[in-house]
Amino acid sequence: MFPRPRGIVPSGIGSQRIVLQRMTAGGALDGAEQEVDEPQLAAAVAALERQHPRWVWDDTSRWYPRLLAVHVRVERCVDLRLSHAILRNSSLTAGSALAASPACSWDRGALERLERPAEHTLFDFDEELADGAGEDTLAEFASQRAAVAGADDPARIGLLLAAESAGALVAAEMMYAGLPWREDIHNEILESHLGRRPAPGQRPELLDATLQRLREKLEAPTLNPDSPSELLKALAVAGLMVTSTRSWELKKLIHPAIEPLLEYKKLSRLLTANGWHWLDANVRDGRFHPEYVPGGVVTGRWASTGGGGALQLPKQIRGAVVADAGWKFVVADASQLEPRILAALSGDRGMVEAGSAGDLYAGIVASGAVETRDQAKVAMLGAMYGATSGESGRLMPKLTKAYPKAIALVEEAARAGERGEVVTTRLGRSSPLPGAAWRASQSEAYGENATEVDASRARGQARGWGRFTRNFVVQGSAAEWALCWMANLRRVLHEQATGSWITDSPHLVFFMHDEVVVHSPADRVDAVEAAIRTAGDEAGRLLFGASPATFPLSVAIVDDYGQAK
DNA sequence: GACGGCTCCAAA
DNA sequence: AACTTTTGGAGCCGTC
Repeated sequence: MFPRPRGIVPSGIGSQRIVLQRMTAGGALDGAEQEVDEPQLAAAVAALERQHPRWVWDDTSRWYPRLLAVHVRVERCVDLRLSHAILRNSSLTAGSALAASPACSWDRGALERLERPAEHTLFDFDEELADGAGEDTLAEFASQRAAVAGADDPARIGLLLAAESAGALVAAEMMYAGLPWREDIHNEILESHLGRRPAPGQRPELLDATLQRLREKLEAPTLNPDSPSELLKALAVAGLMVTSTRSWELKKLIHPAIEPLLEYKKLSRLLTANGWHWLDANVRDGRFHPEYVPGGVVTGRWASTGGGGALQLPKQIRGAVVADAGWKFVVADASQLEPRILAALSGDRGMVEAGSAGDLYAGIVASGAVETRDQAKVAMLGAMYGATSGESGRLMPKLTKAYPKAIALVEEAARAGERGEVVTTRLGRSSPLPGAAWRASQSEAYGENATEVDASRARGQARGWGRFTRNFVVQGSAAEWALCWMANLRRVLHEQATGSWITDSPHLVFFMHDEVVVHSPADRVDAVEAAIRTAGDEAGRLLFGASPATFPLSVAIVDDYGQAK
C-alpha cells in the first residue's frame, strides 16, 4: 500500500512560497514542479488532486485543516511525522538507518505542535524550516522508504503507516466537520441537575443546597469537600475511617452524610468537567470541534487535546449531541474488541470459537471455562491488564487452562517487559524502552549494597512495566484494527457520496477508540450501516488475513447520541 | 503568581 | 465494585 505512484511534496521555501514537487512511483522527483503563493495553494492542491496523488507532507495537522477550511479534500497522504515516530521505534525497522540516526526535528513533532501559536498563516514557517525544508522533507521520505523496504515485513509496517496517515486525514476532517451539539439541550441537562446558571464565581443553586446538606450532616459548617485532606479530616471526626475520598470507597460507608457527599461529587464533576464553561469554550455554531491527536498515546490510540475532553465525553451529556433536522446518527461500536483482538493475535482457536456466536463472554461460559458471564468478563480484563489479586486473579488459572495460546501471548508480553525488552503490535508498532530510572533500579537491585527493600521495589517496577507491555500488544493492535476500520469507512463513504462536499453527505463526526459516529441524511442510513460493516470486515482481513476471528459491530441509528447503548 | 505533583473522575 | 492498562482535565496545595 505504500508508497503509491505520484507523490506530491508541498514544502515551504520562504515565508509565503510553497513548492509542489511531483514524484514517480519509485519515489524519485520527475522534474515536474510548481511554486505557488500561499493564497493559491489550495487551488493548486485541488487541481492536482484530480490525478489522485498521494500527498507526502511533514504534518497533516499543519496543512490539512487550512485546505479543508476552503473546501479542499485530499484522498490520501503520507504523514512523515507520524510515520517517523513509528519507524523510529519499531522492532521491524530496528536495523534501518532511520532508527540508527540521532534524534532530530522529526522526533520532536508532537512537542513543536503544542508550542506552535494557535493562529498563524498557513505557510508562515518556523525559521529552521524556512531554509531547505523541501530537501529535508524529501530526504526524510527517502529515509522512510528505505526503512520500510528493508523491514522484516514491509507490507505489515507499510500498512501501519498508511493507516496511521489515513487516520490523520480522518482526524482533521472530523475536527473540521464537528459533532452536532445542541447548546439548549445541554443547558437543560445542566439546569435539571444543577439549577440555573449562576453568576460568575457563584455555586449553582442545587449544588449549593447539596453542599449545605452535607455540611449539616457532617457537622462541618465550613467544609470544602473539594479538598481531599479537609474532607478526610471531617470524615474522621464523624467516625468514618477511610484512607481516600474516592466515591467507590465512600459508598461502602453507612452515615447520613454519605448520600449528600456522593451527590455533591457527582454534581461538582458535571459542573467542572462539562458545565456552562465547557459549553462556552467548546461549542460554536452548534458544533463541538474536538482536536484529536492521532498517535497521541504510546499504544497508538488517539488522544485529544484543547480542553474538550472528547475521548472522555460522559454518557450523561450525550443527549445534547443531536443530529440535524432530516439527518441521523449511525453509531457503531466494535463489541468486546480487545479480547477478540487477543484471540486473533494468538490464534487461540478456542477463544476465537467462543466469540463466534456474538457474545464472547457468553461463549467463554458455554465452553465451561468459568461459571458466569461476569466472571468471564473480569477474568478477560485481568488477563489483558495483568491483574494478580481479587476475583480476577483467582480466575486466571481456569482461563489459562481453557485458552492456553491466548494467555501465553499476554504472559510472554509481560515477561518481555519485565526484562526491559520491547513488544510489538500486529502491524509493527513497538513499545518504548523503559526509562533510565527503571533500568537503574533494576541493576541496583542485584548490586552488593542492595537491600531487600531495593529488590522488592525493583520487582514491583518490573511487574509494573510488564503490565504495560502486556496491555500494549492488545490495546495497540486493537488501535490498528480501529484505524483500518476508519480508513476503510472514510474511503467507502467518499465513494458513495452524492454531495459535493464532505458535510453534504454521510461523514464521520466522532471516534472513541472502538466506536464511530457518522452523521447521515436519514434516507442514507442503511447504506451507511452497510459501509460501516463492510469496513469492519475489511479491517479484520487486513490485520488477520483469513483468520476465522470475527469482530462484530453493534450499530444503532438514532437522533441523539444519548440513545445509543 | 507560576508551576508541578497529587487526587479524583470521565472514557475506552 | 475493584483489582489491572492507556489517557485529559479540574481543583487543591506546597514550593519557588
